[in-house]
Amino acid sequence: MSAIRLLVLGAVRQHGRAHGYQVRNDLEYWGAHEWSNAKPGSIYHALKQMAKQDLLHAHEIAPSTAGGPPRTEYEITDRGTEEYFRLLREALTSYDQKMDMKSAAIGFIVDLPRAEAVALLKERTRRIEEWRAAVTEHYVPEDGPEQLGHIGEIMNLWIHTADAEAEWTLGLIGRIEGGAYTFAGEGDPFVGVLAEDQENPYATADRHPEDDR
Amino acid sequence: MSAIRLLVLGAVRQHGRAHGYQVRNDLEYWGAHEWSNAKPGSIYHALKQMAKQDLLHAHEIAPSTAGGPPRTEYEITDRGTEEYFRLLREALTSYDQKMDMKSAAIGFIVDLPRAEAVALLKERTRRIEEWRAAVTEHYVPEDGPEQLGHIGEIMNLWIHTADAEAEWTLGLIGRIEGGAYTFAGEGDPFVGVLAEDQENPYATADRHPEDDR
DNA sequence: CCCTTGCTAGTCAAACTTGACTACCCACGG
DNA sequence: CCGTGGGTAGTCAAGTTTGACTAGCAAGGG
Repeated sequence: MSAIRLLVLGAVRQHGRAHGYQVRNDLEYWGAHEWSNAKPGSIYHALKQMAKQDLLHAHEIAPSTAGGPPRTEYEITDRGTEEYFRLLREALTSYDQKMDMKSAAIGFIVDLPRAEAVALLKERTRRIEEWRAAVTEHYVPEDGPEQLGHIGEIMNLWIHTADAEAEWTLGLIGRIEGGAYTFAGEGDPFVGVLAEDQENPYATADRHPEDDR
Repeated sequence: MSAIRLLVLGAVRQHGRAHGYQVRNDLEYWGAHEWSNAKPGSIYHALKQMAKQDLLHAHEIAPSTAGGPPRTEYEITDRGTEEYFRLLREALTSYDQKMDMKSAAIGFIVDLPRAEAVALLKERTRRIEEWRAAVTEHYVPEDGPEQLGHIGEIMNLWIHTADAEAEWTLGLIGRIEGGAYTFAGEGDPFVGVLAEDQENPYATADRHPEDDR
């Protein structure tokens, strides 16, 4: 699965109540259109789908400024909140190598209590180690790794990537245990969405780092 | 885009002529169902789509053993070969952080001449550096990185990942320049597909490393 | 001889993603 | 006062992905 549901649930949740364009705007503010599949179509689709699944509640809004397309405001339900935390915990613990999930998970990590965040990240390192062991054990033929030829470079890449990520995760655990950032229940949360009247500094940036992907 | 087209084109190309099930079997042999979206539906869809786009040529085969579903054999066209190398070169040079593309690209890298492979990988490191510079420059607010709060950890992850990959790429360049592996035009190519009568050692493996993704 | 199991080969509906497009409104220059 | 550029809010068709399902045949056990 992609990160779109997590991102949309997280955005709606932070607003309390939001219509599609607001969510879309938040995700753009977060730069999510650069590192995830957060395009208009996907966002509106996810909203409708999750409303159908009772994760969001849709309020039909009569267009106050007569005319314009029919707007719908969404509110997260209890089941939606449950699903949100389920997705967030899964994204934090599972080693799936997808940047969009990782980035979204870190963005929302402060919605969890500090102790749980640390525990989940430790579980993550455990899974990375497990995966690493499985690769080395499972994909090396009996006659030694030379038999793989250049295919061995793929495992090499996987191991290298896994090690780099384990290292980064340990660093993050250290910083969180050292008291960095503000987690759930620790006072004023980090402001992650745009206020009504606030302009989006990233909305029309002429150059973004991932343009050459 | 996903790696499915590259994988399917590469598989058909190595066979000369293949029907869907053969391609599917190769990809399973390569473990591609583990690290990419190489599921039956995707494979057959890609074959049909690329046949429609004249990248593959479809031969309708009258079912020799009367009955059974209608089989179609595919052969790569000139345009398909062009597209194959275009996709391969792009996968090797562009920094897009997707494991499936990277793994597929390395699997097929020996289809290129050695010198070109090295050149493409060097271009890749250049792009990684460029991306790294763009991230550090673009996403750090004027008041210093502390303003980002935990969001700064996302950039931290990106930078860490980019550095790890640059390092791995440099290592690979070194090994290739040092004479490792057998590239296009250097004699017997590495055998990457299953022969007709060969059994697939990975087909029914009871445990695979990515099962807990 | 029949029946289950497994392999070969592939289809299908439902969900998701993409990129382009629509429609309305407002501000502002000429 | 007119049109045009930009912001707001969202739709749509086409393409892609997923996971479950179908259907024929062969081997082998009871």
